[in-house]
Amino acid sequence: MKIEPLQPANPAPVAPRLKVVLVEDKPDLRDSWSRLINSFSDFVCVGTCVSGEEALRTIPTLRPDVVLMDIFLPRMSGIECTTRLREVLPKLPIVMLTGVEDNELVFMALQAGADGFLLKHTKPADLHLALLEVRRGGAPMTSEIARRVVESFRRPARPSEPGVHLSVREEEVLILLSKGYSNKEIAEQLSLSVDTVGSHLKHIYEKMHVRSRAEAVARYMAANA
Amino acid sequence: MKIEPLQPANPAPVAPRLKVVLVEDKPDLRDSWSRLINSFSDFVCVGTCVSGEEALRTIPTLRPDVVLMDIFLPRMSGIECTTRLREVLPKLPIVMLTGVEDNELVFMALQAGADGFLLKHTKPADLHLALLEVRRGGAPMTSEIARRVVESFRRPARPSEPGVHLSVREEEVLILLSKGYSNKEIAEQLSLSVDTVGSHLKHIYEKMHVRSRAEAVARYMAANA
DNA sequence: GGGAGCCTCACCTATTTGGGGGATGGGAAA
DNA sequence: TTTCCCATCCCCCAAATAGGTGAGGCTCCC
Repeated sequence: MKIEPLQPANPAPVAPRLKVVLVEDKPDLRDSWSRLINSFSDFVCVGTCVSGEEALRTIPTLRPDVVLMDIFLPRMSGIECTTRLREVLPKLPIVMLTGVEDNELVFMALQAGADGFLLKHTKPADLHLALLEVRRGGAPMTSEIARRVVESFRRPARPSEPGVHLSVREEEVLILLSKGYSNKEIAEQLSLSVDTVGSHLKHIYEKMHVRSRAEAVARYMAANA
Repeated sequence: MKIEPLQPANPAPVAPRLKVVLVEDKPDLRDSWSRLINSFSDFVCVGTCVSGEEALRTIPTLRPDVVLMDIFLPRMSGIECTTRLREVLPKLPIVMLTGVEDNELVFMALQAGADGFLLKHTKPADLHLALLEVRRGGAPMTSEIARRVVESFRRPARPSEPGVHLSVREEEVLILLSKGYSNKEIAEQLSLSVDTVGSHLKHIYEKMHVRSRAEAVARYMAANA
């Protein structure tokens, strides 16, 4: 592993360059990407790792602002490495580098804690855009991946309990209720008056045959796990 | 959630303008947005709806390529309308228009089938970018929302929170609590005074960092699913 | 156009809850 | 021994909640 020297105290007006660490086992890719990153005036590659093991050792001490992680690494995969890094650095943005947009791998990486995806044949300008997107707190990825991620939230219509037919509004209230919100907080979330929330709750209780919010939450969580 | 380059220019023979339908109850917003859309050379606003009900009637016949949907509509919310539209037109891209980035609403909209989000005070250029992103099969949204969506995929990875060590008695109370019992009922079940139950609850809340029984139940049910 | 169902809001009251003090004893740990 | 935690119980009080009644407005359906 090679640590690039930090640039010696840039003149005042320059914003500090964001520190990037690259985890990539192939030497040629490692070199070309780190060079590319250093060519950006607002980012600097402060280190490269050839393996997941090395990444776990060095990244916590390097404290980078972003990690670029190859999804395929020998022995410990980039996904496994991401999982372990997450345990130590929950807030560290990790962007996966992938050759192809494999559906399974993408979602495994997301579960592991990845914040974005970059194709390996990404053009320099797009790499820069992705890094900027990360800096803004975003999640850089291709359109296709983004759409698939969003679609994975689709609720295929849920029959749940056949007996209780709650109206849409009532269900919204129930969802917020089951997150532990008070009537006042629910009212704020839905832009309603507290009395209206109370009114919905009365109907919910009646339909669910319960007598308290805790009971409603218990039933809802049990049926809808 | 966008990173790929914008395609430079349309090929010579003008591509057909993509049809957009706008669902928005406020007349002034409706007018200005539809005018804005029509000002783009590659998009055309083929219809506007003042309500979710109208949207459900007209959109299936208009067959637009994109729908811009106000998330807050009178009577039928944009979320509800999205749910119903999805049943009829599963592939139709629906972009929600929202005033603020309300966490709850965003996720409810995603579950309902939304493909993206636009803030109402979006600049014309950004609206155009969003429409282009939709056309490319992407999911336009702000960086913050994208990150939150991605983070929601995180696997808890921890079996239960080790931080909360409840005593045996406290756990018993919590179990009964999560069945929806009131303090009085819990006291009867455990042959205690109501005050003792209340005392246990205070400690439980403190240890779990919650402020209500509903919140405690929600947490307990979520952790022990 | 009438009725059913929702959504919204209001006002009322009784009860429950949340949270703040305590006190007492017992057992475990230091 | 002293100190801690646990379990039990008590009082108090502000806030939240449960439940009732009612009412206006809006859709949808017949």
